[in-house]
This record gives sequence, C-alpha cells and structure tokens, in this order.
Amino acid sequence: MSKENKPDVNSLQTPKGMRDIIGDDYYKFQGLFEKAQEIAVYYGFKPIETPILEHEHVFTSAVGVGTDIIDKEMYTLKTKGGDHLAMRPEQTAGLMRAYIEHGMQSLPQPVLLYHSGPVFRHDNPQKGRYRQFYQFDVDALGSDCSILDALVIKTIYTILQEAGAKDLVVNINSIGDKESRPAYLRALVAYYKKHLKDLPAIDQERLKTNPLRILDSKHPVTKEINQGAPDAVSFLSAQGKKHFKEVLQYLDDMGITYELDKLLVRGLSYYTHTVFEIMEKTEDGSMQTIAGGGRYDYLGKMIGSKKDIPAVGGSLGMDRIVERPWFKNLAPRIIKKPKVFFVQLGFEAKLKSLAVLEILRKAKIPVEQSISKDSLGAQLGIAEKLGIPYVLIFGQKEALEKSVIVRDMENRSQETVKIEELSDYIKHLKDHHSK
RNA sequence: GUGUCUAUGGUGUAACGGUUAACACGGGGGUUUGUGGAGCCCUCGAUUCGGGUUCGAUUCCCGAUAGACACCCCA
Repeated sequence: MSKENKPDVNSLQTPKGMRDIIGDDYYKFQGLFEKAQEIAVYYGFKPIETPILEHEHVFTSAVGVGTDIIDKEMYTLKTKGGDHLAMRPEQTAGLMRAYIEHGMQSLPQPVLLYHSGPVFRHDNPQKGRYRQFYQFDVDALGSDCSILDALVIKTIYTILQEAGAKDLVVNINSIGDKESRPAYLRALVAYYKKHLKDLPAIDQERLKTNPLRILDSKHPVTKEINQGAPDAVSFLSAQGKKHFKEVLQYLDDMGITYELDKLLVRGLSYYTHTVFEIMEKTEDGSMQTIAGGGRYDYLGKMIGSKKDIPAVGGSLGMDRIVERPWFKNLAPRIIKKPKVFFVQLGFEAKLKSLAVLEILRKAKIPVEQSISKDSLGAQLGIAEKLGIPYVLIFGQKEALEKSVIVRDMENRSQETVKIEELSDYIKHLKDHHSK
C-alpha cells in the first residue's frame, strides 16, 4: 500500500472525548443500569427511550440560548433534507417533547418515566467528563405536587446508595417561579452592582448575560462577595415557600440529609422552584457532582405546549458513578460468568460437539471455549487462565460413548457423565469459584 | 475555547542525535494429536500524523491529532 493510500490513522481511534466500553467496564454500566432500572420500577417509573437526535429548536428553546450547553457545547447537524437537528445535550427536553407529542396529558397524572442513554456535549475532556456520556434520568411530569420533587430525589439517592455510594451530600435550593424571580433578580443585580469593581471580569460579564450564574462562580473573590448576596428563598411567593418547605419536610421524614445551598443554581435555564445536586468528595478532596436536577414547570410551554406542564426530574451521571472507588460491581443479570469450559479433541469429537453445545444452550448453560484448538493441554491452560471452575472434556472416545468428562479444576478430580444427564449434572455443580 | 504536561508493538517499559528500535507480558504455532498453571523453541507486532533542523531524528524544533489534569462549564 502506498503512503497516499494509507488511511488516516486518526480514523483508527475514537473521536476526542469518546470511548469504547468493553469488558468489565461494559458490565459495570450494564449492572448500574439494571440496578437503577429496578429501583425506578419499584417506585413506579415506566421506561421510555427517546431519540438521540431531536430538532435543534427543542434544545435551543428549552435549555436556553445564552447557556454554554447550547451556545458552545451542542453537536448540531443539517440533514440532506435541510432539517436542523442536534444530538441531545441532555435528556429532559426530548422527554418533554415526547410527553406532549404522545398526548400523555390524557393519562392519569403524574406520568413517571425513567430514561437512560448517551448524551453529547462538545466540551474538553477531563476527569469524569466525556463528550459522549451516559445519564440515567427519572422524571415526574404533569403535577406540581411537592411530593414528586421528593420522590425524584429519593429515587436517585437510593440508586446511588445501592450502587455503593457513601457520604453523599444533597444540596438543595429553590430559585422561585415567574412571580418571585424578577424581584429576586433585581435584588441580585443591585447587590452585585455595589461590588462591581471587585468582581472579576468573567462575572462582570455574567452580570449582563445571566446574573444567576454568578452565584456558583468558583472565583475566590466572587465567592467572598456571594456570602452576602441575597438568597432566592426569601423572595419566594407564599406558594413557592410552602412548596419548598414541604419538599424539605419529605426529605427530613425519609431521613435524607441535605444542605440548603443558596448559591445553587443550575446551568439549564428551564429550572424553577426546587433545584438540587448530589455531590461526592473525590480522592483529592474536591467535590464532584454525580447527580442533579430540579423542577421545570415552564419547560413544556417553552418548547411549544399551549398549557404549562409542571414537572420535576433529575439525572445521574453514570460514567462518574462507575468510576468511583466505592462503586459495587453490580453483576448484570443477563451476563453470567460461565461455570464450564468446553474442550473438544480432534475432528471426530468436533463433529459431535456442536450438538453437545446445543444441548447446553437449551439448558441455559453458558460455556466458554477455545473451539479452534485441538491440544488438550493448551485448552486446559486457557480454562485455568480464565478461572473457570469446571472443564468438559469431549474427545473421540466420549463421542463414541455419548458421554463427557467433567473435570473439577480445583481438585483435578473428574467424572464421566452421560450426555443426556449432562445438563442436570452441571446444574448441580457447586460454583465454588464464584465470588 | 484557554493553559500545563504527555504520546514507542495489544499492554507495560528501554534506546548518548548514529547499525537491523531492545525487553517483559500478550497473541499465534510447536515441544510424542488425551490431562493444566512451568520450561524451551519459532513466530506476530510499534516510534500518532505532517513539516522542519541535521550527513543522519524515536530522540531537537514547529504544527496537527489524541490522552491526562486544571480553567470555563457540567453529569
């Protein structure tokens, strides 16, 4: 092959910020998903899957122009037919679109849904951050009742606990609704204007574009100034206060400890009332958000519904959970580590061995094998390396006698078993290697 | 988008600017074609890409790409 014809080497690696999920990592994701799904189902959530691609305006109108997620991080494309589509940078807007599109308003409310899949943000990768990452969401649509805020938090919290998380911190705040927001923003802007000369440039900029975001600035000077900033909760309407108070009561009652964080706002502009984040301390002592969410009562209207659709939801960052040292290897239900390794010797045995494999498959006994090899020693070695506790040996002699030798790899004892009794025999073997 | 550091077989490492890029693990094959973890033999396989400096570049310089970390932002 000439140099010119050589394919671009970059085509042999994943694009920046994206990765293949293989082997143990795959099982971790699968195990976490199954656990999360199970918990969501027990709390009454139903599954839904929405497309990765949506019309671009679903996100621009929902997440909000002016947010980094939309302006800088969204993958957009134009189809051959001229449609402007975007790869979802979050799952909520698509979910709301589906709710409206399928007339779920006419179902008994609220509609509880869980949703899982990849989301995409064109951001520079770093610890726990990928351009394609996986979120598990739970959402309650169609009701403004405070118990749903609590249910969402409880569900997410439980998933994290069952995944092995300890020392979780739930930060919670209420950023109000359209009655209380304007007054709060006025007070906030007025406060920052008093400190304008001290604010770093980036936060002076934010004062013009999105003053709420100054609250979670990491700049030390801003952090100092933020200590004295007015807090949203004291601006809440009577109803907003009641709602927030109830949410906190539910949390108290469920034994979920939380911290009121008046600086907590979120990067998506559709949030109202309750917002929350679940953080965890990483090894280096910094905090990392592993789940977050909030109420989004106006989102439905923002993307085109005639009526407001009150809703609340939250999402877990699956990549971040799976990477944590406390993560339990939740064994996926569908993948069982094979207990037996099937060894066949020579052509005569191979001819019959496929029938034996079929018997095992029908008996739901997964096998590991090195089917192209003939040497017994080599195959035993491979079984050993894979840590499989029993080996089935099937050679010419066994093929003639319609039997299989079952060898216990631990104590090297073996026994000859008739083929018709094989699956029963294997099912009764002790899995003494399993952990 | 910005900054710092990094880039050698599948993996982990080595090579003062100078032969054929070394070693281990790994993969394949063999070591009497029926009894394993070892040994031995053979074999597969790499300097990310593109420029430059130089007689000569894996090594030095620039750019691209990718990775790690941080900023920004966020899950």
